[in-house]
Amino acid sequence: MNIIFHIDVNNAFLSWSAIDLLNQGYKEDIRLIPSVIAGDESKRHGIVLAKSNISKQYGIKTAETLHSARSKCKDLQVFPPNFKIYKEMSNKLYEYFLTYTPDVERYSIDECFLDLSNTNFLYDDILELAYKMKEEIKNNFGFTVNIGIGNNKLCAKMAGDFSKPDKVHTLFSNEIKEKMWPLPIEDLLYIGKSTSLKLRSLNINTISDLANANLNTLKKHFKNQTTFMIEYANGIDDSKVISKSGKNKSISLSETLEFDTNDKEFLKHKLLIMCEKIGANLRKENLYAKTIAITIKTNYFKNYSHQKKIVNQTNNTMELYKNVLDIYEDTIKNYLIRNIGVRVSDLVTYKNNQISLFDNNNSLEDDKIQEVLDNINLKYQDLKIMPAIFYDKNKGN
DNA sequence: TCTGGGGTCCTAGGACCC
DNA sequence: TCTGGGGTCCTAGGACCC
Repeated sequence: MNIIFHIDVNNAFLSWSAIDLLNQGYKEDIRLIPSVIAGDESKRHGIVLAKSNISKQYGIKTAETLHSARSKCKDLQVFPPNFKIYKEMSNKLYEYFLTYTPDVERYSIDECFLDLSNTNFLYDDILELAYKMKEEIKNNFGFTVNIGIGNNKLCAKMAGDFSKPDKVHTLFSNEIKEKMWPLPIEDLLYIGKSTSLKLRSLNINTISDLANANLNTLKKHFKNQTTFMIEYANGIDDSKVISKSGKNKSISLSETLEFDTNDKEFLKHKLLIMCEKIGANLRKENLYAKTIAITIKTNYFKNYSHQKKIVNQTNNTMELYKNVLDIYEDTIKNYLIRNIGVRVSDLVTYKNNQISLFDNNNSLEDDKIQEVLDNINLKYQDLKIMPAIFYDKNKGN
């Protein structure tokens, strides 16, 4: 029988910022007041990324606008995110998990799955272990977690969400009917807004309704997804805890601009900077991209993207940028751009050095220059040195 | 001062080949 | 002179997760 733990940090960004602020001598614990972590409204990044439990009581939700959050609680205190600290905290927690089992999967910055199947614990021991870990994390790191325990990843994750914060819950196979079936359909993992609307229109309102629904009837609406949906509703999931160190399948960067624009030079400059950052990331991981895409969101909040295969996979900034320029016009058209980004995918670990007969190809030389620049930037942090073309005379960066 | 950013996976439809 | 059909690759868009 498999034993899987799902462990996630309660109000992660807010808890972590609270600890960081206390360490810096800030006198208040922002977990104990109506507070949120959110981006800068003046840059149109004003979205709630995390909230304290008191903010939650005011009805404030993650991903809502600061404007809306303030309207629910006028004493709301807002703090900026600090992703450097978050990554450090996340890494510490991950290292701690590894002291219990090598089978740890990082599901997100604040969530991991642990496979404890091979540890030969009895039921009581498993619960005891979960409580022990929960207390150790609280005492050693200063923040609380929820631990969900199940016989597979789905059940562990569902259990972790039952009630928060600072809780241990189980959802073993024999508890599914009692603990999971009564829940509204939206609570099931992978049933989002769009799917739940369709399900409710078919009079499927609880997880139990879905678990007992007729496969063939639902297939007309959900095609190949149907089997998965019904299996999940029955607590069936045989995906493995994958403890890979995690090579990404894609890497992307995007930015919501301070104003909507179709200024070509401005947008191209943004794309160039993104190619450099993504390129540096690829080079650090020893990866090469075979596909590159531009993604945009227009002033009407419509998303579009265009992609292209790169003839010779690359992680060279100017090569990436050259390919981006090839799809620039087709993507941007005459839209007013609110958000723009670059995504690379089809990542491989080897370089294809096929040099075209007709190309005046100096990419090998480029790569050497690139490596020198990367090493300097690594030493002095973040894009200190870059080709002159990166310099935006209007903005001085 | 209304609506972020980074991912994964799936599907429909077109191009192309035999 | 009616316009098959299977397979593969590729792209755009959407749904979902945190």
